[in-house]
Amino acid sequence: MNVRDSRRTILHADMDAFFVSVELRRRPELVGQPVVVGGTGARGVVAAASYEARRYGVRSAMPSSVARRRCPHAVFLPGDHGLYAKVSRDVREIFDRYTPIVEPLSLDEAFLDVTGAATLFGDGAAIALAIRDAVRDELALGCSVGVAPNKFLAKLASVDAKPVAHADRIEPGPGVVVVEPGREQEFLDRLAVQRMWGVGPVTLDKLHRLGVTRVRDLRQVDHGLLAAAIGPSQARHLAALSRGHDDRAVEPDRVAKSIGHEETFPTDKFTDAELQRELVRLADGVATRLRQAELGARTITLKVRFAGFHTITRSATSNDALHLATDLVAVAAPLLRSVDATPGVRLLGLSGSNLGPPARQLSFDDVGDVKGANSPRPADWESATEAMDAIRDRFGTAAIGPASALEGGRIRVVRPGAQQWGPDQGPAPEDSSDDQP
DNA sequence: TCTGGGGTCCTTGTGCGA
DNA sequence: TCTGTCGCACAAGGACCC
Repeated sequence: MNVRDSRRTILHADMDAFFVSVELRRRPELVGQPVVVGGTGARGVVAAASYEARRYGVRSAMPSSVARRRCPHAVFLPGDHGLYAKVSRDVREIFDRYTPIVEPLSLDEAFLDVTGAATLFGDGAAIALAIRDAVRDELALGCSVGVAPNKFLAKLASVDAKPVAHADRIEPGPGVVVVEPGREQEFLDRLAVQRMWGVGPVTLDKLHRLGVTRVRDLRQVDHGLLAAAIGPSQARHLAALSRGHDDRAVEPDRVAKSIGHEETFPTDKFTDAELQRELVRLADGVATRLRQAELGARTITLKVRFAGFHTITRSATSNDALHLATDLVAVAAPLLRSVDATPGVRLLGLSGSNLGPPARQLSFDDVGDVKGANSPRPADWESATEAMDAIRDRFGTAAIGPASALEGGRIRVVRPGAQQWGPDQGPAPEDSSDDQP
């Protein structure tokens, strides 16, 4: 333990089966039943499962088709990202009562640094209990909290605080687990090494080859051997964590380093024309978000996943920070043309990184190979885009979009989270109807 | 069983200028 | 003039997280 760690009190608050619990608030008749939230199509995945569904081996990130086989009597719900985001803000409002130093990790979990809150609200355990009670009483949701001297240990503790689904019963969790300063090693040593943040299937396999199965083994393994197996950087990182050392601060104002969209198609696409049309849609969505964040992206990365799941990325860097869909397409279209789509493409993604203040639009010459001779000049695109943003502000995302995103008389636009857990079963009517006037 | 979407971070290889 | 090398930026891929 280092001195800095022992002086801090960090909470990791993690909502229990968050998406399912939010759904149960409006569908109370489903309480106590196996409920699964996630993608409903053939290529969907599970976003969250109730503890009753977990008894049958249903887990998040599992293909929905597998979940249906394991628990055919479960109620499958499509998921409502907008609602979860709203409830997440309500949860955040409760966190903010106890400390201004809150770092959200996702919609359903956050780190809180409550080191300076002790005189007002009591020690870490007292604040954890107060938060848990407030979330339950005010929002009718379950929340588990880990309390420790650093982020790594707090996160591990919150897992121990959660309920556990066994095949024959659901074991309630303690709700709050505290790792007292000075007892970090005792807490860590008993844990399986895959519980550590940063140890996934690949790293786990490498560690197993070294005979490392528990955190205690990791602490004792020869550092040279560890570095040879998993690389010097990761070896240093894991060795420090295995001793309970983690100096990372809770960062309330983390800024995004990239903004992107990707979409798995209900069926594979084989033609350049189809893919170019999808690219325009994605670029429209990414550019809209960049403008909302008042950012531009210098590096544009195209991601292509083929039918066999092999995935490639292709990127290009511009001198300017781009924020117009036409400019993103101008950079990405040549990248896409260099890809052979004949094996079939199941996913297309586009993201912008190297973010900074938005710069001028590309010059006419910059994008000359993409736009036709009769294309509008860049200044016209800028004003057309401003008009489009204004229309969307007033009438909704799907009120207007690129002409090439028209399909069957409806505009198909990209909306963050709208297809978070895989493509829908069939055509999605809400794409064009739910937020148009 | 057949694998989403949003990200971050790291490693490796390469090209280029000093 | 040629060659080696160092640092840097960039490109691509991989692993991981929720």
